[in-house]
Amino acid sequence: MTEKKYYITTPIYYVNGSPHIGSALTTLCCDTLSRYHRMRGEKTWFLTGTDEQATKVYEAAEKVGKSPKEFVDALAEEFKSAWRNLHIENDDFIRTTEPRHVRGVQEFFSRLRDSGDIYRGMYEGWYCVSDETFFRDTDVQEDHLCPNAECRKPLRRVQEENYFFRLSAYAEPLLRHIEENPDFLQPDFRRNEVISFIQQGMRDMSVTRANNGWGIPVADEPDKVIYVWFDALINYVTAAGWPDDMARFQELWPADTHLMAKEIFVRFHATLWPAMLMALKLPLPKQVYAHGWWVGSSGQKEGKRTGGLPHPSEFSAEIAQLTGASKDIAVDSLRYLLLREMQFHGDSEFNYDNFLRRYNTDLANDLGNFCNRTCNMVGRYFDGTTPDGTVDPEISGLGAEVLADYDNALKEFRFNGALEAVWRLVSRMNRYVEEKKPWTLAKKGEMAELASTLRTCLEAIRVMATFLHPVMPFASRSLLEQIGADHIQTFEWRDASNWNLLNPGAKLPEPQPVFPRIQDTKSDEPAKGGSSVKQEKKLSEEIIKPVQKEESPETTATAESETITIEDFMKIQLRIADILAAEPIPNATKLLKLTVRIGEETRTILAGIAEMYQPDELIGKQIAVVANLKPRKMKGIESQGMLLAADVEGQAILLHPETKVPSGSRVR
RNA sequence: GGCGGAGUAGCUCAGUGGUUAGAGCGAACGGCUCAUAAUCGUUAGGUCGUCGGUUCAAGUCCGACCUCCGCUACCA
Repeated sequence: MTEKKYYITTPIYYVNGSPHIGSALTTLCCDTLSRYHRMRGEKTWFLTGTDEQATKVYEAAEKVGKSPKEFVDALAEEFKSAWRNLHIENDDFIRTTEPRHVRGVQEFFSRLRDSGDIYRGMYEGWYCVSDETFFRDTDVQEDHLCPNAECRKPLRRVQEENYFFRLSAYAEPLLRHIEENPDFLQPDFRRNEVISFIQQGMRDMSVTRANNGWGIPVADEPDKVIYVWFDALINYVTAAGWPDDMARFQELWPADTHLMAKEIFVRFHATLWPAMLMALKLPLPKQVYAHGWWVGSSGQKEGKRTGGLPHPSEFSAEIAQLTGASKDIAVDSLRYLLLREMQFHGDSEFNYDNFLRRYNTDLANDLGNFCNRTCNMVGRYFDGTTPDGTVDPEISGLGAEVLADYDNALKEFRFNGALEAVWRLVSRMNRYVEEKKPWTLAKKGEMAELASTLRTCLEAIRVMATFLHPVMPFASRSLLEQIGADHIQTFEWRDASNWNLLNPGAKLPEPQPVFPRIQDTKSDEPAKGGSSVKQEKKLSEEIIKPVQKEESPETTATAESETITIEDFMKIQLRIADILAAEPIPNATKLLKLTVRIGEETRTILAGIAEMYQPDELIGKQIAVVANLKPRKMKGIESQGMLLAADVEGQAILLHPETKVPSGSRVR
């Protein structure tokens, strides 16, 4: 029992299609950490799974004409195979439809109901089916659409008796725990967000819903199902054996790391979940860690979070195609690129070209080519057998520094920092070869020096492979094969500080590039070798769809060179209007509500100019408006026209007549 | 509205109050030949968001402002 164990989890993923790059990132980070800890001799347990009890599942299954069970079975399989394809090696995969979970959730619920932490109450208000969330009257506008900006679906008015979890009672204990355990919530700035969230007051939470045929029923009240988030979080303990296999549970719990993306940190993993555990008097997880998102290239601010990002399987397939590398090498390369390019704690911009460039520079040119040139020289000067000799102490010394930096970086989940450290060794080794000039040593017949030099290079490749194994489990094996180190069966962290592991005389295979280069795409030979060039261009445009170009005034003018007739233009009734009143619109940052007079007529016009103009300064001004535009409702108010303004980098500049003119004057 | 973060080279980012502000990539030039148009070297390129203050000394500390971002609220 004194054996150190490391229990790490991803969130369970909502089954709505194959995994996108975000869930792949979380899972990849966990996999890398899990492999790293295992290499260090710890007993690791890496859990992931699927969240299958949401009401939405029922509706989605209906839509495709499947039973919910068939539907989730298929999707769970899709997740499992996607993870296999990403070289993810999880120890357990929990589905919330499994008996071990369902039973555990019901037990969890019953115990809290017995203890009074879950109590009966009447709920009346608005409910969003899609988000499975209740909203207070004050949260809802008169349009009765979901306040969640990314949802905006119609709400249902519901009145039902529900159970509530006494979340409010745990605000103080939670704050105390957070304060006493600074490492509990990470990173720091997100912990602070949690603290202010709790301090603003946490309300008790409705944790049941009416049973509509899907979800985990309350044990003795089958007309109610348990709220999907309440159910989902419990997977971390049911997968560990709670409540039936307490021996196993004692061994695994508390989890060492819950890792997840930032959007489910504050409200769920950093508050609700610990409160639930406190209520049940179970130990809290040691660490809850949130990472940022991959976001599309700039210009894409709202809406689509993952819309423009490639699916991991597509991207690795493209790498394989561009390089000619095997699928396994391509997948490992993607793993490297994702972890190297990511700023773990914040958001990172996903830039396709940067990814490809880094593949070439880091993997093909620096690491791959170093391995290849070393093996070629061993082939040429030592007939392809591992030479004996003394490893240069300067190089092994650098290896020790890299090891320390790597360990420190991973402690803080800075994957990019760990990899950067490894590449210090990689570039040192390329320089080392240049300094030692093995080809000159060979000509001069200085074979002892030559042997030591190449042995140093070979050991360095082995150490690099060890460092890289958590990130590139397959490619690290390929590196070992290249240097004829097949006798090393398993990767162990202690081998990273041992610089004398290769067997002299061991035979190397014929050298093969481990990371084939992406052919130069910049050479402008459109006819020749065009396939890869075209291929890459196509990828940039198709995989990263939202290439939202900022349209400058000139490009707009020239791009829209299509002409219209005078009749077309005359269809638009442009008129001069007097602004009678202007006021801001609640809950809107850009919109102003203008009351204008066009001749004898008074109208309401909404305009997105609040960031540029104060209401006061507009009153009395004359503006040009489109008078015969179809009315449109925004924020529950009908806008009866559109004003004209110059668009300067997204900012509206109003047009005014040069001198005062009669209201309603035609503009042409 | 409140709290927090960020703004440094063409790009991505480092930078404990202390010489001429750094790295990688990209660019230009040169060397080498073991290697995957590879690699090694050199060079160019920055009024460190703006203004003011503290200090012998400010990218770094303080204040104000601008821009972007995150969390959160209020809002019939």
